[in-house]
Amino acid sequence: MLKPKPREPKADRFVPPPKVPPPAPVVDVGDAEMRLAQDLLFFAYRDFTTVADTILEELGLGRAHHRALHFIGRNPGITVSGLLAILRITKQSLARVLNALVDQGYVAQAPGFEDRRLRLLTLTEAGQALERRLFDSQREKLAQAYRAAGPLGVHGFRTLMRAMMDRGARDYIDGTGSPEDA
Amino acid sequence: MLKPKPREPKADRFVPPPKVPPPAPVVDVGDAEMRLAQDLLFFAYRDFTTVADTILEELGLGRAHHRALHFIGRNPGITVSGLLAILRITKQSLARVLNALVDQGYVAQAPGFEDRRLRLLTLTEAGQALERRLFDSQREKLAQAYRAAGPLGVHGFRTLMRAMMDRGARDYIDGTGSPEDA
DNA sequence: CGAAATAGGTCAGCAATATTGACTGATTTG
DNA sequence: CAAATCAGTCAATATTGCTGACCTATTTCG
Repeated sequence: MLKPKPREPKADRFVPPPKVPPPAPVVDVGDAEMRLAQDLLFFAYRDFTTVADTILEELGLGRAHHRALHFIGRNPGITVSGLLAILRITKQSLARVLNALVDQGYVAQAPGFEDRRLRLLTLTEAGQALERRLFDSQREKLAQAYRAAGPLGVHGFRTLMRAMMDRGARDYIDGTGSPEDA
Repeated sequence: MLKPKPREPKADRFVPPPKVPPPAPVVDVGDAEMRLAQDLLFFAYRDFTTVADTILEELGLGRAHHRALHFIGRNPGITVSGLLAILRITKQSLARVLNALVDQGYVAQAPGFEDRRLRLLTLTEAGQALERRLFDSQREKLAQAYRAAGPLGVHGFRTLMRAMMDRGARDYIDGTGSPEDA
């Protein structure tokens, strides 16, 4: 990143707005639609994730913890590498979150059966309860969105979202791939 | 947050997995479908946002800068408060990002016409070019997803996403509300 | 068997992005 | 003129991410 070199005095940083009006002249047909999709994705993600924040804050947890809980809940017995691949973060970032969840009794670890190097992660009953509570907070919003879209709409939603993901994640969603490749 | 009190030695933290099999016994019908939606949202957002990262890194910018560029580009003349309401971050967080963008010549500010307290934000030509470049990197992924879903699918996607957003954001999307209330 | 590869944990240090609270200045509004 | 509003800023802090290095336990392979 750039060093925080001291900026010039306020007045000097005032640049007049561009002469050309912002609506760009040469634009493809589908452009506006795609910009809209960006907006939709941003706002839906923003507002969907925020509803669980109250609960998380109560417990001194963050969204990173929620994500881990969610994916362990969805994949009982998932390995650390599997979780790393899904979350796309580093071992160290996950370690903090995972250690907190283990310490607080939400996540249990057990060595793998065949390969004893593996740590198979599962939710404890407390973990399941918490995940459930977090999910319930998002539930109504989701259910109502499903109703608004109808079965056909939901199908379209799924197709579009699937197509936006990387191949590995798509396979994971479909149940034909392992978390490690998501 | 909890203090990072030293954890017990490794062996003691190994808790046996819960007796009850993780697939919960009492679950509503639509539950699985809704869990899936969570996954879809996560992966689509993850993979859609990541494609622009290479360009951003080249320039020493982050995703926060991208978001600001996007929404200024979409709303030429937006005020600082408007941007704050959309991004749902604090003035200080935005200030860093915005100052960087102004310093580097991507964003221009001009005082409001009627109310001269306002700073109307627009993209400079360099800013428009950069935003365009970032958008283009996401374009193919998006176009292909639109094709995969078809017009009906896109419609369902939109309906569902809209329904997931807060009222203010929905109005903003529809063009019937101001950014300030998004 | 022994070497290499793999899964995982940990340490130290750092960077980006967010937070709160308090304060200032310019401008508009009542 | 006083109060409210929009914006900028400072100081301090938290969360979440990163890199690189190094360690242990275990499996795999020549």
